[in-house]
Amino acid sequence: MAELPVDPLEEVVMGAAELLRARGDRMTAPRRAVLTVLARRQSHLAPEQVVAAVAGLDTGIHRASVYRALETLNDLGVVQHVHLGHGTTAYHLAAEHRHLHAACGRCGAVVDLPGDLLDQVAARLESEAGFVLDPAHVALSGTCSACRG
Amino acid sequence: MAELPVDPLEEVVMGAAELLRARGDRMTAPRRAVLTVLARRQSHLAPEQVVAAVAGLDTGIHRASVYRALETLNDLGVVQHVHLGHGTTAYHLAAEHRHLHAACGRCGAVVDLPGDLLDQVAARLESEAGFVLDPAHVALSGTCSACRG
DNA sequence: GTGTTTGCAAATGTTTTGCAGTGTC
DNA sequence: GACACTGCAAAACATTTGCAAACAC
Repeated sequence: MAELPVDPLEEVVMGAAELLRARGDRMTAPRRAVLTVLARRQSHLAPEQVVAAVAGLDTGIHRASVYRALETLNDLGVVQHVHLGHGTTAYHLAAEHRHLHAACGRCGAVVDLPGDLLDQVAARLESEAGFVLDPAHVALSGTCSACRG
Repeated sequence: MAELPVDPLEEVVMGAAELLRARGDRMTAPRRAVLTVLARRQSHLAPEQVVAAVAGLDTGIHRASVYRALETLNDLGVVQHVHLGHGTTAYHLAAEHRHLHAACGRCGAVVDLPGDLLDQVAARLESEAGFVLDPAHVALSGTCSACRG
């Protein structure tokens, strides 16, 4: 098939490169590899999972560089992280990020939820406590339908 | 003042002891110390904070025993833990636990919220996704009023 | 060429585990 | 007196850091 339309990964990488250069930073192999991994797997990945996937892509990239790349790309806004409870953190591309998350405490499954689920709660929190909610930054916790016997 | 009414800590310890014995387990010095610490400070404490507070109470109690006590008492239902995001977990007595939490990503402050804040969301989650929410198990994330310059 | 970023290795910090001795019931 | 639980020390684990070499711009 002829591929005139832009490769989505290519687009992400080029966008990130531009943002990086605008800050005087650079697009490098580790950063490209992290973006590649996150673009391929649509799901949320723990840092160690990213490390493993990157290793399968380019043996030369060090663990520490993956951590540093995740942090840089997160600061840049290209990547976002979610706290899943139980101490684990997961990363994904910010572009995919128009939904909220719930994590099952029993099986660990992550359920995607409509992005507006907490809108009313956020409004109430802001007016009553002056607290500005970032609803996508933590996953709600509970038990998924499959795990309720 | 004469203290005929029961000491609240005493009550917690005795209740826990009973639950422990009912399982064939025992009330021990580390477990009593952890309950004492959590009963005194009303707030949510990270494991290492509990370790530190316990050390100030009884030098002989080992770090590992505090971790084990927290887990046991959590299984028992006497103590509960909340995930505050950013990898940190906090413990408190289950009895104090009729409220939800929000953590400020900037300063780390934990704000207590009304216990019914997520009731509508929980209902919607259950009917639409079959997901049973445990609203107190994770803290909502955002920015507190003091940190919004 | 300049200055950021990397790979490495070691440090860090928290939590877990195996085991022999201790103490609760 | 049994057996759960402890203290200890070491292991496991994830993440961070200092530094000289490498490479993006």
